[in-house]
Amino acid sequence: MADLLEFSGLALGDVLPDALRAKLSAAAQSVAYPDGKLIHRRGDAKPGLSIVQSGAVRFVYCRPDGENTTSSIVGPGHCFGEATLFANLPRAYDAMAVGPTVVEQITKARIEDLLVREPALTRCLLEVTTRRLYGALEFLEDLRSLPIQMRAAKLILTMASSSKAKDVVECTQSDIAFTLGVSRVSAGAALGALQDAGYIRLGYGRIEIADEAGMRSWLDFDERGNAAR
Amino acid sequence: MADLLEFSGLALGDVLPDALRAKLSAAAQSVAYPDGKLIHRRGDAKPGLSIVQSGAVRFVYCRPDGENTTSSIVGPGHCFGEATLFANLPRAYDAMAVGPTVVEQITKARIEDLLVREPALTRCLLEVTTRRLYGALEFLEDLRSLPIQMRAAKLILTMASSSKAKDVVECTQSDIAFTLGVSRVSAGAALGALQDAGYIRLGYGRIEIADEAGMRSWLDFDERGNAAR
DNA sequence: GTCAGAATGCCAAAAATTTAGCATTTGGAG
DNA sequence: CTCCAAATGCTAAATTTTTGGCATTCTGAC
Repeated sequence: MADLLEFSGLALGDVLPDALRAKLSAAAQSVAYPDGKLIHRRGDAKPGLSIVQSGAVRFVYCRPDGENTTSSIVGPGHCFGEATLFANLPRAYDAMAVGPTVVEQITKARIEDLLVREPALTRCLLEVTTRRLYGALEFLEDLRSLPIQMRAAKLILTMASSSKAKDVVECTQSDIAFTLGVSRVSAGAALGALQDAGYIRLGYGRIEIADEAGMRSWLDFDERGNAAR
Repeated sequence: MADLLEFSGLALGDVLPDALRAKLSAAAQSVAYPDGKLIHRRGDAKPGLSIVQSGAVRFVYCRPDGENTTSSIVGPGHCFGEATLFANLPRAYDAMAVGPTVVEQITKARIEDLLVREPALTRCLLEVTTRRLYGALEFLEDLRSLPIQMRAAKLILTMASSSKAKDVVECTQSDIAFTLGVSRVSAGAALGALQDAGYIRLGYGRIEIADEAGMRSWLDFDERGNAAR
């Protein structure tokens, strides 16, 4: 449930002009995947750009210890696979459908052709990628310098902003724990503290944001170094 | 000394055709900075693209606890400031010169003009940014799932590959500690273990790689889950 | 060559985190 | 409605990590 790639909030579909979007769709082949179906596997070399049309795609990372952990989930409008095109890298994650999902697949040949004929498309991809990069860098910075509780708060706010219901996050405490890089016990403790402070309400597989403004100002305040612990 | 932005290894200067490189230079204004001179401050909004011509640029992050820590250092050929252009973000870090440094500065107006006239430039920027993004994501994954010792090993290899002398890394253990997000004591212990294993030799402000092949195979072996602890 | 600042090495107590369980609650499947 | 798997809440011991300090070593400047 961790939105590593969605940190930016902005999807390719959001920055793409309608005309371009249409041309991309024309060059694409829509593929439907049932819930849980594997879209590609880590290490696959086949290049291409994919855009989520409906449903969602989960990126899974196989940890050394054998556990499968969700690294990211992206929804409609988001693209993936740029690294296979622009960095010549193999797929970094296993990708699988979350719920019935339709993905527009564009072959390398077609996308390269489009990129030449439509310079604006390259620009759109650059904007999305730049946002993702800076979102990831900021997350990295947080991961290394903020206490767990604050990281948890930031993560919840980020996840909430990129979900439908803006004040509810659908995820388990285990997901939070992994995204934060800590154990479930630690994550639970941090979330409990946030709940005690009145910022959130914990449910079963869900977290409600009870006082977004309060949580944000607490984060701002403490990040400036006051009462930093 | 942590090469967050240099993880890719590839600089803009490396992917840019000579002709384009020349046009960029023509549009740029070279600015010389003495050692330690501030180039821009976190939060600055003035947009523009910068390319390091000689010397190096250090990006500094002010931690909540007041400490200044180096987030990244980039050398000749590397660009920065894309986020101000393509994501409308303010500067994320303080930037300062490391040694006598010359930076080519290109205003937003000029770069936008160039981007329109030279579509290949956008593509080059996209390639560099994509590599950086996937480098950052991989680092993020490592940060959350690998034990300190392995993270340290990976970091040293990465840093070595993007420095002149391929088997020596010039950095303090404190730098390693921050990049890894741990205390100096923990970093020191991890480095000591790597040294005991014969993979590296610790010096004063420098780390020599004594057995790169051995370290790499140890990493590969353990990352596959064998003897993962 | 000397000196001062920086970096490293080391130590022990304190604090934080993980591990490994187990009991309880929840929500969905059948 | 019942049952089951999953998620949560909790605990205590074990481990890791940090903190704060201090001594030593190294390097570059003078």
